[in-house]
This record gives sequence, structure tokens and C-alpha cells, in this order.
Amino acid sequence: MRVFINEIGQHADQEVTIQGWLSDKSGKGKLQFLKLRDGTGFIQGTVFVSDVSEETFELAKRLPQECSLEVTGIVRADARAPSGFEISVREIKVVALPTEEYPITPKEHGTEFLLDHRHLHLRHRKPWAALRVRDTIKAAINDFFHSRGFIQFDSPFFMPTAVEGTTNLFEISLFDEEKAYLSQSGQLYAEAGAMAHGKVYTFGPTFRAEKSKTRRHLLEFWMIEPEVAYNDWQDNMRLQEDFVSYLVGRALEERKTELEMLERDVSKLEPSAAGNFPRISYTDAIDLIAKAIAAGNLPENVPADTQPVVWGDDFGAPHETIVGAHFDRPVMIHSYPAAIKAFYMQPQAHDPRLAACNDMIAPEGYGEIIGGSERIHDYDLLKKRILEHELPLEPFDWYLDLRKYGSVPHSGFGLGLERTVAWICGVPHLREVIPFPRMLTRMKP
RNA sequence: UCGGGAGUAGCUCAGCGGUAGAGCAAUCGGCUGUUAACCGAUUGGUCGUAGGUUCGAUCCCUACCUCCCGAGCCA
Repeated sequence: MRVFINEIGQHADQEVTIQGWLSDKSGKGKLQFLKLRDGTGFIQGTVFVSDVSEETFELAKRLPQECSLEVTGIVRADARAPSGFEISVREIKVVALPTEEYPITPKEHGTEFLLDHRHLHLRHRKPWAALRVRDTIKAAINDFFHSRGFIQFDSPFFMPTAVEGTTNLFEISLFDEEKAYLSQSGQLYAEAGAMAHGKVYTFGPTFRAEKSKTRRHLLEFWMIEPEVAYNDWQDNMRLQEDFVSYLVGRALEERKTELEMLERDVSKLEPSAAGNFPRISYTDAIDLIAKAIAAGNLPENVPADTQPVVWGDDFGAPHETIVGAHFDRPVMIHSYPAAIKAFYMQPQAHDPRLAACNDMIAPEGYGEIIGGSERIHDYDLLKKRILEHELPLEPFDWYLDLRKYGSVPHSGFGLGLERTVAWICGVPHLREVIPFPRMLTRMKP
């Protein structure tokens, strides 16, 4: 009977067939250990010389790494096996032998080598585990929003112009003289969607032509952008908190094995699944940063010569790390000066110098995972802000139209999928949590 | 674009002025409980590229190329 490794426990003491690949092997003379994988999991097969024909044992001794094969044997519960079960092999049928030596050995490799062989490295335990966590997060995102009455609303990838200024866009040449840009955000379109459906979210790839070469940046990444009519910026923060804590909870529930394979310390994740995310104003955060610097109480990876923030300046990555390190779960920093934020952000009623906005900073140095705000709903103010930011009016005429016809307060945010998954997986770099990362120095494979 | 670091065997690295080294992988042999097994043997190199200094350069100098980490910007 053909079975999958992830349900092998239901077949104890039965004879089963696994269709898969040999991920590794170690031999002991008259006993061969076959490390098998079939896509659903990993399991060890034991081949004793006394259990099989002479031909089968000779075959087992000579099987090369990453040959594809069908293995038939008895499922045994065994405390010595890493997963609690192993297969006592009776027959082996080779499907295909590698035509060349498999390049990725069980020993350590450098990142460049592994990325050059990304198409093969995907088969190995850590990438396999990380991408399954990613899949669960994606499913959880859709479940969360649908259970709350949102519809998924698709924004276009080709854009006529920039959403927030003109830099950092990939230019595409269309037919003849026509130019277009790859989308860096679906937000403006999501706002149109929110006026039609009330609660919407976009979910797709997004492109940033930023020359950032750090572990927190990709040229192409996936973003989720909910937009809700009649939500103010406080509602917006509550939604973010519910959302992110739900995602963490789902990963903890459904991907225990994978998080273990990634050696993730899940006790550091548990507070985040409980909600109650701290909120701190921009002004108070400046204070917190100044005190941490004065006390010399800086997290690792923060340079010792980091300077305090002057009110009115934006935070650098080290400042965000300092704030994030103060809490055991994501922290929301709100009420930034309007002058350093995007043109569409609503000013606060009691102090128009402040924007009705917030960022969410993940703990453990993973940085900003969310940026969100209430959007300007007043036509005249929005037009004024577009002009103040020296943006052309013409591409925004339809966006301004939304403020002409039944404009309402509304809010939304953008969550970076890879930053969120990298944090939950506890991996050091975003490239670990997307199948084929696209970076400044990486377009292949 | 700027700052720091690195390019030596298929892979991960050591060597740093005097004819190129280890571990792993591969190949052959041994071993009935391995988890990156172990033991023995074999194979494996224009020391990133181009100039320069020197009797002699993988090693020192210059330029360039490639990659890594970070800054700015952001998710």
C-alpha cells in the first residue's frame, strides 16, 4: 500500500510503500540507514543484510544521494528513530539515478553556493520547513480576513506612476514609447475597493527598486494590505494586533514539527500569540531610545555609537531594534510627525503635526513588519498634500475622486509577508522564506 | 552610493615571501544502530582577473570583478 510519510504513524506494523527520494544515507557494513523523504516528511529506512536479498542489500549499499526510489517495508515504532517511526526495508525499486554527483552534501555550505543551487536546496530540511510555515501563514491570512467579512481584492501590478514618490520603482517599457512601473503597493487601489466592499485586502507580490543589501530586504516580496471603510487609526491598530497574534497562533498550532526542524525557540513566540501588543507614541519611543543609549543598554547588532533621535527625525533601523528589544511581543509605535510620513496620512485631530499612523516592530531584531495609517478623506486636504509632496496631480485624479463621492474615514496597513515569516521561523535572512529570492545580486535560479 | 569583510580542491576552510595543506564529498575496502557516523587507501589545484615590486609572490602594492554584512530607504 502506498502511503505518505506524514501519516506513517497510522500504519504501524503494516507493510507500506513510500515513493520518494534518498536524502542521505549512512552505512554500517551489514546495516544500511536510508534517509528517505517523499515531500510530506522525512523518515529513516533500515536495511539489514538478513532481511533482504543479496541483490537488494548490494543495491542499498550503492544508492547515491537524491536518487528517486520506491521503498517497501514494515513500519516500526522505534524510540531510536528521530520521528518515532522507521521503515524496516524489504524491497527497493530505483526510479532514477542521478546522472551526475549531487552537489549539496550533508556538510556545511556557504550562502552563495546554496542560493546558486536553490532549486535543489528546496528539498532539504530547513528550506522545506520554512516554506511550509510560509504556506500556513498564507492560509491563515486568508482565513483571518474571510472570517471577518473581508474580500480579497486584487490590485494591478502595472502602475502608471508611483504611490509614494517616484524613486524606488522598476520601470517597464510597454509597447512603443509607453512606460509603466511595477507596483510597489496596492494601497490606493485597495482604498477604491474599500469604498465598494467596505472591508478588503490585497495579497500579492510587490516590487521595490531599493539598493538595500541587508537581511531585511528583497526586491520582490509579498505584501498584504487590508483597507477598511469607517475604521479610524485606533481600530486599525486593534485589527493589526488581532491579525498578527492570529498568524503566530496558527503557526504554533500547525507547524510544530517544522519550527522544531528550524530550531526555533517557540517560547519566544508564545507571548505574541496572546495579543496585548504594547503601544507607544513616537515621542515616548524617542525617550525610551535616549534612555537605552544613556544606560548603554543596547541589544546586539546595534552599533555602540548609535545617536539618540531628535524629535522630527525618522527612526533608523538601529532605533527600531532598540524599541523592539524592550518587549516580548510586537510593539506598535504610533503618532509619528506627519512631515516624515506619506502624503495620504490623516493628521491627528488634537495635533495636526502628528499623523494618525503606526508601525509594528517585531521582536528579536526582525524590524518593521507593518506600516499603517488612517487615510486623508477630505478632498481639499488630500489635494494640498499631493502638491506639497511635489507629486503630479493627473495620475491621482481617480484617487481624489474617491474623496468627491461619499468620502468616509478609512484606514489600512501593509504587512510584509517575508519579514513576518522570517520572524516566526527565527531564520536570519528573508531569502530563507521565499522559494526563489530576488535581490540586488540574485536573479538566478 | 557609502563603510567594513572575503575570494586557495566539487564543498567548508587553513597557509601569508622560498616548489600547495586539512576535513568533507567522490571512488575502493572494513564495520548490525547511524543521526554532519567511524577506520584505512585512492583521486582531486593556472591560489578571482590584470598589472607591478622582488632572485623568487597564494602571501606585499595598485586597479578592476564578484560575493557577504551593515547604513540610507523601506515591508
